[in-house]
Amino acid sequence: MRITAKADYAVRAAVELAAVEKSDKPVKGEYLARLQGIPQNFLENILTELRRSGIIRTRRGADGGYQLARPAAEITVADVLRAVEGPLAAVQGIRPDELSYGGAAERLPEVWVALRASLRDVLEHVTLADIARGRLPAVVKERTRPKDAWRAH
Amino acid sequence: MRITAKADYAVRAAVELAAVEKSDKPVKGEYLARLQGIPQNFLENILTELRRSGIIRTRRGADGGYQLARPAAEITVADVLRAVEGPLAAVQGIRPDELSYGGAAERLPEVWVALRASLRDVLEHVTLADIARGRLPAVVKERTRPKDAWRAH
DNA sequence: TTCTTCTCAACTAAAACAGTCGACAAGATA
DNA sequence: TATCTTGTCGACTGTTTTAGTTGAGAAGAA
Repeated sequence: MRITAKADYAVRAAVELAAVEKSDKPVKGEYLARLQGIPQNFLENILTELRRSGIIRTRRGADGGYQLARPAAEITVADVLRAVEGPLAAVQGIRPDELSYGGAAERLPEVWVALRASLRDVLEHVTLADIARGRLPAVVKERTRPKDAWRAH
Repeated sequence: MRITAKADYAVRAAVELAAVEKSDKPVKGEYLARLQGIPQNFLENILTELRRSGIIRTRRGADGGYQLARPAAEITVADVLRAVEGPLAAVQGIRPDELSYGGAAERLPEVWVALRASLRDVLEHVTLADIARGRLPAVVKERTRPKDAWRAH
């Protein structure tokens, strides 16, 4: 259940792009990397994957750089994560909807499917614009309200 | 966002133990491994970790084997996962409550905390007894009801 | 043409994953 | 006590994933 450096970097870079959405000028890789403290080469690899998934647009040459391909309010965190990591949840690399167990564990896949649904509940409802603007949706507020949510687990 | 073979095996074995809870006779590693189709040596390593975490009890010698240390209805899937994998959610190995970002991503940690809370919502409410008996709690039913929950993502 | 910036494939070191193996410890039984 | 059974523990191994780096090249702008 870990979020990799790559996934984390992808979201952070995308959020920075969301923050300058209106400016319409592409942002350079070097600047993005510096803003979030991410190794530049690694970040550019990641950004290329985001482009291939249609999340960002790029331009080369002087005045080149990266920008979002769609409005930041229409790109969710789930979109970004899927672009760089594939399916949100998998058991040994298999999607939870296509596995089956015998014996007493027969109903276990339902638990994994519920788990994935829980992830989607959050990740598909938070947009890049939400994070950049600092206005997080209700689904996040509700879940972070219990002070317990902030204690170690 | 993947569930490893180890985590999956741990839960499946624990559920099998829950299924024979009343019999009070320890179950042999070899039998457990055969029931769920898990490599025996690997499984016994995992079961030893579960014992060290106080989730199961073991006995050696003829008539030895494994059994739950507490009632199955009091052991959640989260307990088992934490025993073999550590914290439920982490970003680059760091717990979401103790990370901080600069720039536009400043509010991102809240999203990760909400994500973890979502996982806990499911995993801390499903017990081994629930799965073994085939009576899953409301939190699972609600989330698996939308037919959409079962489609690939 | 030259300067800038993204692109792409290849490469690498280290860690995590998914096991296997063998010697040993501890109970049960004869 | 000897022996059989079964769990315990540490070390070992092969593969995949993670987290990058590097370098040659393509595409624009000036």
